[in-house]
Amino acid sequence: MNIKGLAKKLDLSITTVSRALGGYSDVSEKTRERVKKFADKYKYRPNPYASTLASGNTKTVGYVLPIYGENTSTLNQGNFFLFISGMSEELLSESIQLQILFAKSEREELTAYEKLITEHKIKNIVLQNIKTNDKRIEILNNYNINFVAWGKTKEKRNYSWVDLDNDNAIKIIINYLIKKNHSHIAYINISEKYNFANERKSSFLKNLKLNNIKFNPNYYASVKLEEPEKSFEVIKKMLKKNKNISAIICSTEFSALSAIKACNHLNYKIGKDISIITFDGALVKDLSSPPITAVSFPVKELGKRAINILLNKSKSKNVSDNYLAKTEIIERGSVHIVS
Amino acid sequence: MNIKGLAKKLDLSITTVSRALGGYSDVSEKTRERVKKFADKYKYRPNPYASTLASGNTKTVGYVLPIYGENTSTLNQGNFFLFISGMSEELLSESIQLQILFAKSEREELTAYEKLITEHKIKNIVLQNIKTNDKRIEILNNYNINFVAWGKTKEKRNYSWVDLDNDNAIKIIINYLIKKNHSHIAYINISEKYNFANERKSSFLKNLKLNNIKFNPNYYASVKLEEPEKSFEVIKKMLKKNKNISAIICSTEFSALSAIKACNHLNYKIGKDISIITFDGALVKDLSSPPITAVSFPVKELGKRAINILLNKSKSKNVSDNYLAKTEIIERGSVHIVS
DNA sequence: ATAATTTACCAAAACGTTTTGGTTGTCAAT
DNA sequence: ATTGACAACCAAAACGTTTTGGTAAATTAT
Repeated sequence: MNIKGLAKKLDLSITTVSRALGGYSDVSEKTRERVKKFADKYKYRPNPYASTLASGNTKTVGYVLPIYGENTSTLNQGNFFLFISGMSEELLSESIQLQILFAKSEREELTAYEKLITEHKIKNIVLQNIKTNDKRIEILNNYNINFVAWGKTKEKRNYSWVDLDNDNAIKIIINYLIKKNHSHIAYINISEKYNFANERKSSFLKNLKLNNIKFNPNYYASVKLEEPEKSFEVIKKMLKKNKNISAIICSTEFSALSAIKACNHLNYKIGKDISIITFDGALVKDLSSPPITAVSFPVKELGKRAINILLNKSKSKNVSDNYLAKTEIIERGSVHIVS
Repeated sequence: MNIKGLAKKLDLSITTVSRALGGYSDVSEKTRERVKKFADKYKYRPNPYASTLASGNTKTVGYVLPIYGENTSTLNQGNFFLFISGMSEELLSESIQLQILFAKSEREELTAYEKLITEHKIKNIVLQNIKTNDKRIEILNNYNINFVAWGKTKEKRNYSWVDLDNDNAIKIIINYLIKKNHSHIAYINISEKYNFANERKSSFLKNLKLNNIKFNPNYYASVKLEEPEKSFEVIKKMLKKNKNISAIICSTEFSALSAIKACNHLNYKIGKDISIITFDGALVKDLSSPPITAVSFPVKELGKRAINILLNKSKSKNVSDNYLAKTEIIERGSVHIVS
């Protein structure tokens, strides 16, 4: 059933049917109701290809998924999945499609965006893994594309984003540890080219200072997002060399699990001899033993808000909205009190 | 740049340009080359909406992602991610899009497929999580949709699929365990409504018999795919009640990790007092401690092959192709020899 | 030399919408 | 009575392709 057939059934013009369903005011409420009824009855679904061709508006949100090497999958899959499922909740209700592109390298990622835009006429994009100085933001702004990013750049630029309040998260963690008398606190981060990692490092340094703890560079390490399997060795080495470390903060679940493994190897009892605290996720929540105390990380909500903001923006322009997610400690017993 | 502009530049008709790029034989090789050159020069990209509208062929593969509850994410995300990245490799080279739909329940999943088909005119679909008697296969066959499934139904039907050789995998595992003198072998499966779980159970029973081991129902449990967090309690209870169990086979990484946790709780040393063996994945490979011996599970390759078969089918119909992935043991030390 | 076939091209129709630029009829204001 | 505004509709153009059904020129067969 197409619009022509529907118009014939209704004894109306194609125009009127289209405008009735489009919600235009030059159709009487009476006929609008009648049209809707018939559309429902005959299961009329506008052909999206015809409609985008005619109007120029895609009902599609583009999402580029970085698949760098074999191992990124391990690292990002949990967050990715939650984020995407958060997005889906909002998209479902508006019956908008999610178009996924893949990128195997950073360079490919940039061309993927250009492809999305030029080739496929997509006008709504969700960005992920924002770098401290992310080129994509300029590109998308130049193309005049409607987008929202999960993550902020270092310099504040004028665009929409959703993000965890990383600064506050670190503050909460450090205050929590200090309350339990920790002062030799290690941090296992991701490479700082990703701005969330950069933010966390800054906040780590800042909050140590605020508590009059001198930063020890040996207590800090960053692992490449692309080589997560290295974190185990890094942590083990760090713990061996620095016997004073009483707590390890981890930026990712992966490093938290690596930290568990390292502690097991060195025969440190987690929650007794040493503490581990991390950003939350399914793995440390359900699977790790012992379960790891974490700050909450509402990834799904971030995905939801991202789409929310994106769609609002595409309706009424000029709104550059943000969402900064709050966080809190979820105690699971992996942090001990230093005596 | 659109086809009209390109045709003008070339001083050719729109038709000829279209047919030149479409590879039709009623265009001389000379002009075809010239057209291609110009298309490249002016970065002409056919508008996909116009082209599908005119031809009726979507350059899009549909994929429905089941997001049942909060926890499925944990369970399936690894395989999902690898599968999707395998698909992407093939799709990238053909510059075909992947359209993802979400389903929050089984019922929604069915309507999602109908949506994909009726609303969006998608003619290529990849199916996942095949049930023993999967309704979707009939539906898609009725709609005359080109599809390929990851997994087989119980009754052999005429459709394309890719799958792991589950029967052989279980055979390999059991023979491997028996060679190490295990005879009290437990199996933690997924609910048998998924046919891969069903196949594995059958094969488990069959191979016990072949080795003259009597099946003990207390040694077998199946956990709902939707409630993976229950596996820990199930395994712990089973081990407590059945002190003779010397080896646990797990159908999923999640249950393998739960088994580790259960063994830790009961103070069984894995690889010494008790053995765990599972189907491989990133978690048990890189993150579990100890790492778990597994049968290989080439999920990425399955994704690749799925798209391969799908696209071949859409070109030259009638080919109902399959791919059955071989597997082998990857020793990591979690299986001990019973003395 | 003529007819038949093949080669290489093209104009116009079609795909199913949205949007533009109307028209007609009704009602209120002058 | 005439004008203006408004409400409710519609025909036709447009979106950018592909496909259909040609034609003219070149080649081959008779």
